[in-house]
Amino acid sequence: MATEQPATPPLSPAVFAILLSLAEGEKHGYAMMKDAVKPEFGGITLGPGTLYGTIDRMMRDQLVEESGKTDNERRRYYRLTELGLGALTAEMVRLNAAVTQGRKLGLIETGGEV
Amino acid sequence: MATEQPATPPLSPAVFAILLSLAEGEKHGYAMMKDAVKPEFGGITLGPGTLYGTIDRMMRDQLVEESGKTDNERRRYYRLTELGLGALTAEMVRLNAAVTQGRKLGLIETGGEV
DNA sequence: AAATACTATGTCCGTAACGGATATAATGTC
DNA sequence: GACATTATATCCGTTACGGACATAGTATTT
Repeated sequence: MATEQPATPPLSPAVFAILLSLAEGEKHGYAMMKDAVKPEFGGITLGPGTLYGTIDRMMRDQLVEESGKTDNERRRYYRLTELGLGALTAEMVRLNAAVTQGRKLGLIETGGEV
Repeated sequence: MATEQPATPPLSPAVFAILLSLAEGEKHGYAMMKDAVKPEFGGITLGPGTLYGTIDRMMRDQLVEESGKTDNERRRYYRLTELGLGALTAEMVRLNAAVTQGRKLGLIETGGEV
């Protein structure tokens, strides 16, 4: 038994990038947009349509929630929910298995990480 | 020239699973379907609609090609193209960066891979 | 102080992917 | 001979994606 399939379908790149960005702490949309292009967050371009549309869906799915922080009038801060953190963790485990397989097949360097 | 940035946007889970499955060698659709549910290939469910629709798109995009192997009348074998291998490798590098970040944030175990 | 760039969020909407349902047929099994 | 499995294929509704556009406040530049 153990490792039961978490019934969580794979996350889209946009959802994944946002979750990973928020794993560092609460952020506002624009900050996530800036994060997303960095390689460590997936290196993807998050246009406003994708960003805010995805945030709405993630709010609906309870992956993120507004933190209520009122740093700046124009910023809306978001944070991970427990569900969101769980989804991110599950996805990380999933991706790690695939990356390990990639390493095994010689697609990427062995032993340069950690 | 050599490894130019392939401007390849992130791959969908289905495309990724198929490429990774084919990285082991030529396979037919049904075999990929079986592979995909295994954790090392991403652990996703590939229904026939997704599978064959995705293969068509990948053929169109020159990520895979038919190998012509006539093992069994009913099977159609596919293999990676150079473009497909490149896309898979780029995606692996991309995902590895994200997984490394996940490790850094304590989302997954440190040092259990390789 | 006017102009410009950047920050920050938001909506619109066409294109494309996803994926379950269904169909077909051959082979293997009981 | 009936049923499950292998293997491929198409249909089609739902959803996500993502560029373009809109709005407005702030910061910078000249």
